[in-house]
Amino acid sequence: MPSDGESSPVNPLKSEGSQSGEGRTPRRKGRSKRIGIRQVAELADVSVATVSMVINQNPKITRATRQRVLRVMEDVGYTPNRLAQSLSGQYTRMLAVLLPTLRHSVADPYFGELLSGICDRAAKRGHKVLLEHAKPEFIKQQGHLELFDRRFVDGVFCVGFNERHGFLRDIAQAGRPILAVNNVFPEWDLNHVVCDYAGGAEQAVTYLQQLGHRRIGLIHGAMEAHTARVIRDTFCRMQEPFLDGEPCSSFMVDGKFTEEFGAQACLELLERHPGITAVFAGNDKMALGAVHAMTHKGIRVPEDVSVLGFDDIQYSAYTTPSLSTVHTPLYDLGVLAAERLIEIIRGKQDRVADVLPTRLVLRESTSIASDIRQQ
Amino acid sequence: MPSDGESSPVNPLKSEGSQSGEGRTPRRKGRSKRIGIRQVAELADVSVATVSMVINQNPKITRATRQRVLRVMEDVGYTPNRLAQSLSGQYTRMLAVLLPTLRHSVADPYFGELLSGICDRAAKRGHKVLLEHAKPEFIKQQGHLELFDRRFVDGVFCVGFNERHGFLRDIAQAGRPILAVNNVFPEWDLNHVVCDYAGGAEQAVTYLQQLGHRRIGLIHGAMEAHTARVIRDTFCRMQEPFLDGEPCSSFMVDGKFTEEFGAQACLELLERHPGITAVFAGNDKMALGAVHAMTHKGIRVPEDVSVLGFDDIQYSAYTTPSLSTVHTPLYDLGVLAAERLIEIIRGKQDRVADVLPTRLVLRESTSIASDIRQQ
DNA sequence: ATAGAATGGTAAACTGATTAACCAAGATGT
DNA sequence: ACATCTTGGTTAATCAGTTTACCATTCTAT
Repeated sequence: MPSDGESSPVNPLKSEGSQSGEGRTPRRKGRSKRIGIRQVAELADVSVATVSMVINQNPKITRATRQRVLRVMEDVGYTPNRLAQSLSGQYTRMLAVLLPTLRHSVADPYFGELLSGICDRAAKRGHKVLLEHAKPEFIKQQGHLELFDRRFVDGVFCVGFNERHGFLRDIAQAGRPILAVNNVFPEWDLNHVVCDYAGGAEQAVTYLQQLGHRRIGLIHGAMEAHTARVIRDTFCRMQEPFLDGEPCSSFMVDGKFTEEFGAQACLELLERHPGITAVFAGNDKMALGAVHAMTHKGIRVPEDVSVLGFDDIQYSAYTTPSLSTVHTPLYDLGVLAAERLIEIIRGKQDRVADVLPTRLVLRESTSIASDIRQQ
Repeated sequence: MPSDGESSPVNPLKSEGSQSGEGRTPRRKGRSKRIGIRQVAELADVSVATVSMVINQNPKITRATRQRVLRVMEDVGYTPNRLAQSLSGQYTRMLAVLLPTLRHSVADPYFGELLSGICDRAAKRGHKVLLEHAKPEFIKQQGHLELFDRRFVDGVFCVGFNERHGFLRDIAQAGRPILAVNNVFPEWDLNHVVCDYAGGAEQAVTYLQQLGHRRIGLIHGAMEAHTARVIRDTFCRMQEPFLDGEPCSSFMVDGKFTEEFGAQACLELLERHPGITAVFAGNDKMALGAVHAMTHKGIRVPEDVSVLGFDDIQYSAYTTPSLSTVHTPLYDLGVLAAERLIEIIRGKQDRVADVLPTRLVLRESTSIASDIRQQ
């Protein structure tokens, strides 16, 4: 941004113009100024350094002195100002969760579970969690680096991004603590924690094959996502033996992770291969879209076509039919992510790459292959 | 908490014990210390006060000087440290969203939509958003007040609470900016923004009545929630004329806002009143639970019984059958909430009580009453 | 008995901004 | 021509903590 410098509202709150008269006296309700560390020091008859050391549990201070100071702190209801603490200290004890710009990303139960886990554990470790949407403007204004430069946070989680989001590399290259959650970036080797998508996909396809399904369609998520690629590769590897040389790719359609495109993808698959007896989807939303589409076409699930999802979001148990799916322990993944990011920040880890196991959850949307069922 | 003072880890990060030797030299990667306002001042040949005034767009500074300072700031890539800004300034420009302790509250699409709206608008106004779960320990340790006392935030949104959560009053009584979102607290008159539940319920019941339904069941949410009470009251008022003196209450069952209890409640209703031709639920999750339960019992929706939900969560369009429901503009409500809370903080508002209109969304789960249909 | 090391604490220099009080120089009023 | 405003900026105090030297004691060890 060369040009004139007339813009650049670094501190937008102040751009309010003059406030119209009306004798503003923003004094606190307590008569004297807020109670600070110096007041405590004075009351306890020690120096502020001592109080500070008590706050930080520095072993240098005697039990007796510590008690006396704690007593005063409790009496006057003192609580250290975290802005001052962070300003001089090394850490802010804040973490940010970076989410992609999808209009309603937070509304997605997928993110929700993750977020719950992250928040709970972060709180337990004394950290606060900031939510940030990585909109284009945000990135353009270097918002992601500002998060660190202006000392908002000590580290960030990134959830739901892919290799096209180059700005993540900026953070890593700046040497800032960053942890990808449920995403892998082989090219930049970012720290990450993920669910075992390969294992889940393997279990899923094995299960369908055991039910007698041979012609299985895959509705995969957007190919930019590493997890989507893993599911696709696993699917292909396992189905190849059953396809008599037909290209595996013709059994796969992109569902872009949404109900809507999942529905479309499903219809596309059925048109290409009317003999398909099972559909495996890369997430539950696409699976539900597929069920919806087929039901509307008069195709019964699972009697005519079985459907198997991935993720096990909350709703999957309450749809009609309820959805068989691969459970990804997203809450636990969030917990683990928080734990690991904090370790990275404290310098106790420098390469994180953990994998959490997934498991099959069988419900009503899958059954024995329709073409081999004796009726 | 009288007792001994041996606990009280006010700053848990430090409780790490000594760090094992290994010459720690935590200098930044740039050779000199991080660039601050003084460096900028020196380079621009002005005082720090001037730089500060440029940052804050104080009109006192000449265009020429401003430009010169901005130039330097850009050249050296200066960005003000927000901890220092907040420490001396009056605001932190942070807001917290307080959520109830429900294990997966964030995972609920209801909260998700709201959160999206809040975050987007807050970011646009230069505020960051903190997420906080109001667990029992959190409250017990006065975490909600600490949020202000330790200067974490300027104000809080509270989402999904009810009058049993007395701690909300603490915040209000401490004179701290607080805004209830989609909840009303008549007794404590907290600031709030809500969707028009009464209006929505009225439209819903009117619609069902117009379809010929007379015996309608209500699955309402937990009675602690004001919105649930509003729906119930509206429902009763409108149904009374059609009940021939039967008590309205026998047509209502608590579904506790979840799929599971919604399903149970629905079965309970059908048992009490086999003649019911429509079920109205206080939220979509309960409605979906009801659909699920009935489908399992072989009761067709909407051919035998119509189902109408409330909220219009994303999934409702993709269930089988898709759900007719009352749309609550949760995203917009979030946006409005952010706008209002910031106004409260700046002192431009002191009583907020806004209502956003709701509207009926007709899909597949409702049809003309089965007992009057000519077939 | 006494040098040397622990022990327990303090004073003062940071952290990086905001802001109230003040001041010099040029514009204005009489 | 002289006192009085404005303008545009500066100086220094302040926000509320942390941390590094440094200083008295008291405790060991010789």
